[in-house]
Amino acid sequence: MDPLYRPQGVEQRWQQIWEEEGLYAADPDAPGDTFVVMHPPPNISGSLTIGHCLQLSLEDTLVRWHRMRGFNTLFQPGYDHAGISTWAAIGRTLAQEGRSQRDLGRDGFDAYVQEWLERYGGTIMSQFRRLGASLDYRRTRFTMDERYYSAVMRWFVHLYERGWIYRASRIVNWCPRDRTALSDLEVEHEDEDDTLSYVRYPLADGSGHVTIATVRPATILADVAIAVHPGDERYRDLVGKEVVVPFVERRVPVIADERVEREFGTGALKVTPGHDPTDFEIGRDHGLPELAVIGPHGLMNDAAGELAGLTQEEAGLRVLEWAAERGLLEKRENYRHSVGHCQRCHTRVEPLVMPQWWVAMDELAAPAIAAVKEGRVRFTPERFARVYLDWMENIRPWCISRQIWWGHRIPVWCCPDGHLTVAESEPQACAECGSAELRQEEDVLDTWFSSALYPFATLGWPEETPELARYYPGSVLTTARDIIFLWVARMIFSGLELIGEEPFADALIHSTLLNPDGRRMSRTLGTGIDPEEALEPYGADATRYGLLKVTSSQDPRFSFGTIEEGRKLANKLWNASRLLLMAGAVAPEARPSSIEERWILARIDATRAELDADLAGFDFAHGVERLYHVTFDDFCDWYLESIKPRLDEEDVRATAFAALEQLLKLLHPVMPHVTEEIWTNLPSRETRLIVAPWPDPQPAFAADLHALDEAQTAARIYRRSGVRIEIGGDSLRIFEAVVRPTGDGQGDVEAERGRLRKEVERSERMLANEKFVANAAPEVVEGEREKLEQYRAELDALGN
RNA sequence: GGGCGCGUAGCUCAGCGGGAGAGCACUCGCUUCACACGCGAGGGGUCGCUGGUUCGAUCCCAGCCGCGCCCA
Repeated sequence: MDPLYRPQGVEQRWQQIWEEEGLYAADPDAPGDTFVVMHPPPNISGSLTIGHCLQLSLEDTLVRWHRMRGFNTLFQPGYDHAGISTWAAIGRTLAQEGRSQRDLGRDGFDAYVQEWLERYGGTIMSQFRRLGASLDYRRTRFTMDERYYSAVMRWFVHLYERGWIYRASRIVNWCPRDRTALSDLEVEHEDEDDTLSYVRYPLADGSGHVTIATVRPATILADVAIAVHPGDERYRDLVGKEVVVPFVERRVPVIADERVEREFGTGALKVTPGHDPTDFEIGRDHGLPELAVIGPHGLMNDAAGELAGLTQEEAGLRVLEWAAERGLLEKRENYRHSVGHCQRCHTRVEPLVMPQWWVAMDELAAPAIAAVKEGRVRFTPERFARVYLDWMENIRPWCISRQIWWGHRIPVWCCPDGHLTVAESEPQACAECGSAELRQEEDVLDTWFSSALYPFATLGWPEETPELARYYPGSVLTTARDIIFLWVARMIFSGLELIGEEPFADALIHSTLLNPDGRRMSRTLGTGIDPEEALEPYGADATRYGLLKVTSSQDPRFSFGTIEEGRKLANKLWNASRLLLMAGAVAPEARPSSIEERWILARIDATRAELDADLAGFDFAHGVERLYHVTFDDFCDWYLESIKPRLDEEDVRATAFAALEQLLKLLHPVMPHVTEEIWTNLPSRETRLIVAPWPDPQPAFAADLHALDEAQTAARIYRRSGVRIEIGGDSLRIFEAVVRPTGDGQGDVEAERGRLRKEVERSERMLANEKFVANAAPEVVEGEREKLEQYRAELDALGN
């Protein structure tokens, strides 16, 4: 064995062996309680970031832990077709060749995307493997697979038949660059500097004017009313009158509506139902027309007359110019406000009225709300349950149609008479008039409409497969905060609606890794960290360790420091094993004959119990810290050092190997490769560590540990000051084995006495405080008394 | 506008009512026969600020000041 553990090569070898030997495979016919983790499918055209590795590390740790505990585990891999994201990425590639998706035609695009996926797909699964993630790769699913596709069709038809899917013309978030509608969740709001223009709208009767404030003067052309708050004294008399819209010189009414913010601008709102979501709602309620002066390209359309073809900015300036010439432009001021952008391409979102397909959410949301309120789905950390509930309780209709060619095409066919036929597969004739002349809806479905089915569509639903029977519902869904609505929520309501059970019991929301500068990691901004930067030099085990170490804090900055710590742990373990193997391999069997041997077995057993509790509570950071401590301090520094003089005894080595074996098991879920590599070097190993049974509780070894405490105290004092305190028996033996004292033991006795006297004084002062003794918890007071006794005893042992 | 989270050693982070902790970095000492990716010792902190509650506050409460995120 090399004195330096080198993960390179070792890790890839084990990844291959585990997979080839079928040890990652889930078998629905095998016994055991099930444990199921559906790894949320990453975008097929992307690659993993170090943040994904964090998620994968904690999932795999849970999976391996359960597998060793005898659970029938399924760790499900897959890809998401990621509609708009892939569409936009391909658009960027094509743009470099001076082409666009539309230039290819629908069939041409299909061919192109297949080729493109072959080129870029597949990197993710190799990254999964490289991290040692024990996914059942044979079961890899893709959201565009034939079976998955038909599940999506079934879901659509199901909702349509329920009356919850409908087509309607409403205001949508439109991305002028990708030329598609977006759902509310695909819009990112960002503050931007803008100009607020105050424009006067003359009253039609010539009795004055109303001033409004707008950041989008171009939309004045589509104004159909002025709205004021019904309780606003300033404008009470104007309600019911008419004003003349500047530039277009159209007469429109002044209406009253409670949605008007009195504090914004002048308190009078120009109402543009065609280009603003709030105005749209107001317009619908007041029966106002919905004029459109901006087209799908984001430019002024023909209805804008002489301004047609201009950008909104140009058109806005023209309108303001017109107003200024007539004394209708009151003022302009700087204004910072929040503006929606397309999540994928960052173009400013354009609110436009157009027909789209929608899902009514109320009835889907109700059981999904109950599931969380009644604790059938638990969030960790708990506070995210409230985030989920806030969103779910205020949910709005979901726009699911996308005007792109990559995704599940909406299963609706239209005949020349305009009848709609909705079916899971292409119908022969119109369901209403029998016409065979059918044309399928052009749009595809929102990506998240399909990935919501992931927890059961991957198992073969709607067919009643053994996998579905065995592995649904699943156990834990792990994801980042920003995916709570996109996935967690939608998986819950779709699972409840289609199967009647929640898709998982736990939603674990992990921290978001920041880059070392404290900024968000983003591939587009180039602030991300490539997992290779950690995996190549440090190895997968160290990377997993380092990532798990920072899982519990809010938004930790990524640091190679914690990964370095993992590498050291792997190396330490490696060398501890080397020591024992070089002393002579014997079959592991706990035959402790000394206090330090019973002590380490008890320590490892206690660590097992604590680690079990950590993992059950998803507290990976503390679990990992515990493993580091027990390995370095307990196992190596104290136990191995104290048995070194007796390593030639076979019983001592048998016990040591037994202890090491337990330790390897505890470490395996976090650091699978190095532990398996060591395990395979141990004598008489029949099974792989990955499927070795998790250690059972060992109450028999919970022995008297006093001698160890005493030896450690003596060591601390001796190492610090060269003073040997008086101890005897096992304490002395262990002390001498570990510390190997060389001095005369005289040292700086006075310094030690001073140190201890200060402790005694502090303790005495506390206990002399009557209020402390009277008010503090009895165990706290008792603990303080014990400490005082301990310090006094140590003072005595110094010969005083 | 509403909500959430975070400010603890130079760095990355634990701790969250009873003497301020870990790892890294730093200083000093060790070519000790598993490991220098090691061993041992040490220095370093008005625990963001100001009040309050308490016998006792890094921890609880209130208000500020910074940083970040989500929703509208």
